[in-house]
Amino acid sequence: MRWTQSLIATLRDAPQDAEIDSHKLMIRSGLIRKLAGGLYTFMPLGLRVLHKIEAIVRQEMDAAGALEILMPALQPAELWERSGRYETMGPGMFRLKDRKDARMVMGPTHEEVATDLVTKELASYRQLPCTIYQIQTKFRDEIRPRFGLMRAKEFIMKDAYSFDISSEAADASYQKMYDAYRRIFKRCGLDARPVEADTGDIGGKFSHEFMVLADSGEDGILCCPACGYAANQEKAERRTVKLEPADSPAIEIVDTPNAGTIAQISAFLKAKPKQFIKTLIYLADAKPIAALVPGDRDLNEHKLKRLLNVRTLELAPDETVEQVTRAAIGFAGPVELDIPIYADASLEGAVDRIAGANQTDRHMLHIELARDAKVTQYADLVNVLARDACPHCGQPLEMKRGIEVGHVFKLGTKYTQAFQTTCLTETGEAATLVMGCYGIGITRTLQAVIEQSHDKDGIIWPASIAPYSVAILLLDPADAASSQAASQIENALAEAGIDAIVDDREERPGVKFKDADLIGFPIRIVVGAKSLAKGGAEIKVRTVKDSSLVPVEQVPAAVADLLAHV
RNA sequence: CGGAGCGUAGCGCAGCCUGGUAGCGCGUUUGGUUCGGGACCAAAAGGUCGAGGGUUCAAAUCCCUCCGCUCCGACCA
Repeated sequence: MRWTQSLIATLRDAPQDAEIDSHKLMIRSGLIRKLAGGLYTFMPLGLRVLHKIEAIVRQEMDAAGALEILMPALQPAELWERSGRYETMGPGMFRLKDRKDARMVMGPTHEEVATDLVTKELASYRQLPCTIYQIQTKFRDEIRPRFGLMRAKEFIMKDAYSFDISSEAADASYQKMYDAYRRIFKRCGLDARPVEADTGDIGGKFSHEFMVLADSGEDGILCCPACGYAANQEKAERRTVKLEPADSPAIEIVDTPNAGTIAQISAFLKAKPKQFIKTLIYLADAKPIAALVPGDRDLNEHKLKRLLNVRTLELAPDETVEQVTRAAIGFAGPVELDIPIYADASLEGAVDRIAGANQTDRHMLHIELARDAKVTQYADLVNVLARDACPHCGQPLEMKRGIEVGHVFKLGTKYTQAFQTTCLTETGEAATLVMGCYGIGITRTLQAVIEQSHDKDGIIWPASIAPYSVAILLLDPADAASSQAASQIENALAEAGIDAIVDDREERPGVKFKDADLIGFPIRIVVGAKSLAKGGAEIKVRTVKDSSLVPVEQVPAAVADLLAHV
């Protein structure tokens, strides 16, 4: 391929709306162009990378026994009503009507369509296990698209769905996908580690996310250096230590004018934040409940939502809080509160604590939770932080940031029950199928590779997914001998199955070097009058400083050798 | 939706406070000199100053409304 024929436009400056390195580099190197917020066009170079990632995914999926299909992106709303997600997905789903006024959705994911398909197609245990997958564009009306391809309104996902006759068989299917995912990310040159995760709206009992460690990642990950435990902060369990029994003096109510936040009150009362009981009022399926956490801790809404098993959970609006507590915002407390109260496990047996008095500008001292409040249930409700004890081995945890590139779920029968997906067993009984679902954000993976693999000069592509494995810089395009040598190398590489691009632009060498580094081709071959005079072409690996001079006819062999090692 | 900020040439920016001919760098086109790590000279093209309304003799600049984009939070591959 000739550079002058391939619509490559590199930029010296990044657009001001690009924030993180990978996003800037994708724009600068001309991989993608923005159409609107969260919507991007893949330019020829970017598309080549995308195709290479997809090829790896297909190989590994096929090797794991999954069958590729292609489902419609446009789907009838009725399917989503059957699973109950038409409601729970909320405004995150693009909804529209056709000309007959039938309600449709643009598929954000395909559990419903896949389950419907299998319900109709499979009848016997002999056809199981069955795992289907597709690579397709998904649509999500993200609240806030960001960081280029990281969170887009339209993105490409590989989604797979497994169906099994039993829970044990489903576990085996899950394990197969889990293993395939490890291989896929490894082949893409990514260091992606599996961590325990929250299942969220997809549902199910168990899941792992594949996380790429990066400071720009949107998720917090707790890792135990001692035993290897790793979990998303949404999911990470807290190990709580039982409190020693102690007596608490009688409750005392004190004036705390205008001190509605923990920071203000702790300064005012000269007490540590951990002595406070933070009382948060939530609407769980529109009904008010209270959640109690220590003053120095943040509530984890995912944990609360899982505990309550509700469809919606949101912080109550100010009016509701004032109505429930009969006081201004900031003075809520657990004593004489007439709504269900859920308290963090670390508060079980808490004595001599401080909380709002449910009276404006007043707090209560010496609260003994068991004595003074009606706690409905104690449970793990707070975010785990760095230096907390590992739930498995008790050693201090570390906190890292990660980009979620894949997610595997054990769904159980959530969807197959709703769709009455059954097969006949060996004994002739109808059994509800056990399901798993598995996603890889293809476009996000592409960007995650860049985020994890770049330097000050540009992208450093792993050879497996580079837009071209080799860039041949033709420094003297007007010189017949140079031009001929470049073509000779290009053709020989093509015969060896190695893709290369020839920079045949009438540009000064410096420009070509800069662009080659920016785009990040794994191997660079320089051909010019000067190199030919010295006896051949110069071969250089992107990450290595020095180059080596190789006679033109020996270049393909040398390149093949290098590619095997980068 | 809550909080913060930004919209001026393809990209990066100045001009706005204090109203008066729309500018700079990069990129693009043409000609020339250069030519191994983003060259130089000369000429040129390229603008509804996000949109609408208002104030004014006069608005990129002041006022109002709307739209778009980005960042922090809730959503997620």
